[in-house]
Amino acid sequence: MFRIGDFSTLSRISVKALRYYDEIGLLKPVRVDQFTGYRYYSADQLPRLNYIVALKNMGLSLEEVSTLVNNDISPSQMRDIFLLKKGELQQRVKEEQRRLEQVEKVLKQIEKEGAMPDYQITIKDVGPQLVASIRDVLPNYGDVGQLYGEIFKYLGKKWVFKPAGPIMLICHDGEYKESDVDVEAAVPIGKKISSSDRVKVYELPGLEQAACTVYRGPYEGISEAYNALMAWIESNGYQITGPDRELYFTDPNKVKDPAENVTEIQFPVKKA
Amino acid sequence: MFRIGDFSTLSRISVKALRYYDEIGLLKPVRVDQFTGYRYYSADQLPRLNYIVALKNMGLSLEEVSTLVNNDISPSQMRDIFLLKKGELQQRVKEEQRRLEQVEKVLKQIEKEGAMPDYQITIKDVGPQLVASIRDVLPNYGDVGQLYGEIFKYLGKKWVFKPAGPIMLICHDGEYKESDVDVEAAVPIGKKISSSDRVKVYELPGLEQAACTVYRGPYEGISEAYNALMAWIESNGYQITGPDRELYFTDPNKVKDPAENVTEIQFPVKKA
DNA sequence: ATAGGCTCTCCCGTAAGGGGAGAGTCAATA
DNA sequence: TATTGACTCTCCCCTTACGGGAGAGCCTAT
Repeated sequence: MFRIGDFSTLSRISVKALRYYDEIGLLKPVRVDQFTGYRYYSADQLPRLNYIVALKNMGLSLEEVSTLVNNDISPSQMRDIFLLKKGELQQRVKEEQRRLEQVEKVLKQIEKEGAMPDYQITIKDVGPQLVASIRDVLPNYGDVGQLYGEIFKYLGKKWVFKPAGPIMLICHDGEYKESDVDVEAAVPIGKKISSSDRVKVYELPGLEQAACTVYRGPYEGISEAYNALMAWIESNGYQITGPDRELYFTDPNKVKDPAENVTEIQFPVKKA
Repeated sequence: MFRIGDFSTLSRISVKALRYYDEIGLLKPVRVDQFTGYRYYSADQLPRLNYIVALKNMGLSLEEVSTLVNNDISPSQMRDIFLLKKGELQQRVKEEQRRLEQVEKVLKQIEKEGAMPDYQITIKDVGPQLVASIRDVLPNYGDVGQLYGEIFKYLGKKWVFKPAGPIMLICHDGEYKESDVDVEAAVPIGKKISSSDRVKVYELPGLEQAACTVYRGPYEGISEAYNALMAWIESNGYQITGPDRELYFTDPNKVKDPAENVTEIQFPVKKA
């Protein structure tokens, strides 16, 4: 029978940790004095503690360790837990490596240019989104407003009155065009409704990597943002992998000064 | 000027996070209504927020992000911060990979044997420790007690009365011997004192990887633990890289029942 | 008897917010 | 104009796995 301090030096686990393990029921002392509250441990408990520490060092949370240690658990359940953990760890390794790469890139940038890159342009992960959309070929960009009008009219008939996010425009033209543009107006919605001949309701797939920039100003000047974004994509070794999207954060009909308009451009990309 | 909710959808940062960034001074809204407390953000703040998010995604803490974003910082200071971060990240990647390996090993074990390995034996990292020691060749193991007597006598003369940890025995024989054993008795101490002819005071180096097991019982039966440990080391693909150590957690002179003795054996190892 | 070392419980703190309560605000509608 | 519904505010507690410290009690050796 050891007092907690001795058991601590013996196991190289801090007294605080031992008390905590007691508290959460992970390792109860073999005896607790009824009057003084002193914890007494036995050497028999060392293997269990070793087991606990080993599991912890594999990255399991104490809760997971508890289920493994406390409940009698079948080997197949064990396997499941460890398989899950394996997946998590692989994810984490990838994540950390990605971060490391980014940091290294920034370091190189600093060495070369003596400053940070500006973060007007970022790579984001855009989630999927349920939308109601109309795709059409229009004589010019000014006509897209009508498409939104049609969509909102349809949504109104379906008792949906507010979009679930900023309205989007998907530009299906591979190259820049001024006229006869193939565009898709899409309005995010919260719950599934039926499609019509004209309005399609579906889940717009997410973009794993999207090069994004936010443009503020009147719509006429947006090509400037496009140019900057395209240049960035090329010079950073990315490739465009699909149609780009514009997100309108401000409603052009409501904002007083067109210079206040806020638009985001997203290009799906991958590293070349 | 956007209210917090709009700015949140616009930046894809949660309202809670935005309020938190306000609280810690990372991103203050451009205006806070004096009467209602409503926060108002401007689109101008998006690049700054993007920058913040980008740094965060590289694994920097918000405190680090703050120093990078708030204070005007020189490129060389930046470089230092990122270099530090790079080191940390490399460390973390290694750490996670090690865990992943361990989990994979356990999984294999479960597939093959249908059960967990028992954790009587573990790999630990033992830190360095300042010790006072005597190394000598003794006719047999029973005589080591005298060495400790000598050490404690010397320590007493230097006004050191309590060891800073469990006393150790380092077995310098490469192989197992019963007689004429080359051993070193070592007593951990807390502060540096001078050596004598007989007693050497020095920092015993740590062991990066030590295969350890705890043996309970009378000293005569310890070879059983040795056998188990050696077998484990071999069958797990490790190699012994130096002299092993025994740590006596219980004082043989004080414990009533010799079956209560607790000894740990540590073998420095590396993966073959 | 006392001193010094252990141990106890309780409370606060960590990083980066998430969840929710209760109260106040804003904008559009009936 | 009144109301409704959506939005926002602050405040408080919760998360992990303990660490630090306060104040009080306990154990043992001199």
